Amino acid sequence: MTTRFPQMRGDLMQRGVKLAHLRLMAQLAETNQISAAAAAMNISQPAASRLAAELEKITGVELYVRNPRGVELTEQGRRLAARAQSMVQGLRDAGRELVELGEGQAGSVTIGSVSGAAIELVLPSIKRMRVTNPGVETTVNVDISDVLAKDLLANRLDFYIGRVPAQSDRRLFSVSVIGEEPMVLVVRRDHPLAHASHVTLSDCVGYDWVMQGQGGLLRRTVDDYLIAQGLPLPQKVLNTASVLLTLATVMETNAIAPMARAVAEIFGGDRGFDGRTVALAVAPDLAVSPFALVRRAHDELSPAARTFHAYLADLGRAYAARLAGKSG
DNA sequence: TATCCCACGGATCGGCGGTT
DNA sequence: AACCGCCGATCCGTGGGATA
Repeated sequence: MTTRFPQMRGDLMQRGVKLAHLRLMAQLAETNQISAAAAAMNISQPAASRLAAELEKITGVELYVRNPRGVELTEQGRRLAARAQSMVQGLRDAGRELVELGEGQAGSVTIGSVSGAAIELVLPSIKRMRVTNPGVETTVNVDISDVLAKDLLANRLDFYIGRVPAQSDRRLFSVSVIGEEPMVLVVRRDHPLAHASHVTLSDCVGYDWVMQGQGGLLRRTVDDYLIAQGLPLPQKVLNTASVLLTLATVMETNAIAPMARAVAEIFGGDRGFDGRTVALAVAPDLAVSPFALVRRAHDELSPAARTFHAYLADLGRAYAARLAGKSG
């Protein structure tokens, strides 16, 4: 094989290679015929012939040899054609991806959630998304509402389930209220109060507590509840926002932790965990103020995020109805 | 508005293989 | 050997878009 163009050139884009050149190479690899490649590309045979000649001039490489019955790609031609086929396929894939993105079948959704709602609502919604939108990558950040609100306004979240912090400008948020988040007081399975015949809230106050620090919504709710019951506030409190540390402390010590009922049920064995903690039958009406689906007021959700949001709204309505049934 | 560039199609030519 | 058909290459004219 002889090389008509002795010098190899590097950056083909800079040398002026166009999509049409690559399409032609991809077709030539299939047909080994310029006229057939041209027909497949919906251009005339002379145009295709010119493209082929241009590409050889640009690359400085012999890409094909002429036969009486068509053309045969050289080793370099086959190599370039393989790349071209991959690029053409990539463009086809990109087109399909754009359609899927438009229909919410691809892309990613990042949402925030407070821990209770994450288990009650987000988990079932993720299961549903996996069935209806398997191409969508879902990320869930579990945190307290103050952090979630900041992340939402910084565009790090599509939306979140939680509350709008008191100090925030509410006009920045669009809020769909779901319902209250019932709370329970949790202790380890072998805690002295776990097996006592009659436990009251005042029995709990003397123990260590583990819960959110001062200023957190859950902490304020618990403090207000105890004050309303005419009880003193716990003297020894471990402050943490970590559910994991809270549970570890509860399981290893006699500490008492207020936590979302949904979280407590998981570790209490209601859903097949191992029942290493139990909820005390005190403070049955302890609940944090209603949580909601919160999004930026003036932004459109992406199609995938819209689907996820709709699923959560559905489950939120069912959740609110269940709560109303239990209290009524 | 004039000019340039680009893509395209039609016409034509030359090379080659198959058929008669 | 002559003819025919297929194929790629080239020339030329045309039309559309961008730009000065």
